[in-house]
Amino acid sequence: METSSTPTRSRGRPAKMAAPEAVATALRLVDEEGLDALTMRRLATALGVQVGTLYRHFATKQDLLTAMAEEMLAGCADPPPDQDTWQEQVIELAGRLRAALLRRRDGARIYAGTHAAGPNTLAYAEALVGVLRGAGRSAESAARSTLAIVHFTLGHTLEEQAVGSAADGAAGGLYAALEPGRYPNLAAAAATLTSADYARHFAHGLDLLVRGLG
Amino acid sequence: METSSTPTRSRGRPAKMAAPEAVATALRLVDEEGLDALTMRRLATALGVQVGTLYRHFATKQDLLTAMAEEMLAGCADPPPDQDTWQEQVIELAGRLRAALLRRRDGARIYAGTHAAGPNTLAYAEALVGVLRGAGRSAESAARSTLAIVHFTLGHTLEEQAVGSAADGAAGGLYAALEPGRYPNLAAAAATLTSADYARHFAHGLDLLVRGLG
DNA sequence: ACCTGAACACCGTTCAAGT
DNA sequence: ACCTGAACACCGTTCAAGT
Repeated sequence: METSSTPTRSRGRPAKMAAPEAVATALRLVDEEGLDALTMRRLATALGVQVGTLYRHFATKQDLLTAMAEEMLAGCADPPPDQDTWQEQVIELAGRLRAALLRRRDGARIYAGTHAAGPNTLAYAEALVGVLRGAGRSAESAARSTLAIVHFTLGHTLEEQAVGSAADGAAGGLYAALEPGRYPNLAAAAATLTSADYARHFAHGLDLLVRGLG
Repeated sequence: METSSTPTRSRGRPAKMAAPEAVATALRLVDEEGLDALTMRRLATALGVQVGTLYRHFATKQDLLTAMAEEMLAGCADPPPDQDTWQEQVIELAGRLRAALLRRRDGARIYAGTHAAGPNTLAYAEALVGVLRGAGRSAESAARSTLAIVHFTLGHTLEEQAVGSAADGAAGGLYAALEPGRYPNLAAAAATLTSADYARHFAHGLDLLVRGLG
């Protein structure tokens, strides 16, 4: 996975294209047109290169997406959270992950569709496990809780970005189904369920997890 | 969205293809070959029909996927959970959602990529909100907690199915990064983080959420 | 060593024309 | 009313050949 071996001091033709530049350009294309519009051909055109050239740097499109996912987490782990309590530090780190995914269009979809295991991802997991172990939990408990926090954050952000971009009438579908007397609980909850106040939704879920840890 | 209007008592040619049958066949194809192998052309071939015919029943491939997502949740809401405590009922319902997504190959990816708002999805949300309201929570709190539970379940199951199918060396990547003295917390947590005991991971996250609600 | 050019085997979607 | 046949405008990936 990841990029191919770094070609330091090549003797032949000077490289026309560099992998980090390709990743940055790919992320820019996604920001502008969305993930579905990112194709190897369009990326090649944006880089002023032939399609086949991309395959010297990324064996597959999936590898390109993995490099993009890894890049999105740059700076997520440092500076280390310096809040007074471990609870606040967990909330800080989870918030950074959400922010990193939200920063780019379709960021959560990119991250969920890959298995980044580069230095940014590892440093982030290291920090989160570290905060929990520092709070006195066993390595096993810290590991499981890290997974729970990351999975909640990913699921939440996936939904947040999907609704934000598509506007495909999911809320409309909900309201449409509520005319009769069916779904009384959904009727009572509809205002909250369809509200766009994702920051509060996120804070609520995180609060549940952190209190559960308490 | 969803399927087109039901053609009851059509006067012209008898229909060669029915939407529910198409959804069932599409889910079977995904089970056999994976979501990436599901194309409109292959589905048409499996149904003994031309590609264009599919577009009388589903305006886009996305609509087909939405119908598949909705179908996957059939039976998820009933029978109503009958455990003694609301905590156990929440765990039961979350477990049913996970099981429904796991039942089909790439089920979580299908569900996460769509916005199903059909009767199965609505009945499931109705049940979960109902259990929380029955536990004495406000409609708003019940709504937010439902979102947290569903998003955690989706994020968890997405990861569970992705690792299960691809085996692309995410665990290998983790272990590979641990040789030096870097990532000491990951080194301590690695055995748990890379374990395939997803049922326990899921139970742990759910326990945090439920205790947070307590 | 690195890139070009061209091909292979596909896609989702549309639509005139048939029955 | 419903389906066929054929096309349009693309895809990801591979690989000989050029420089």
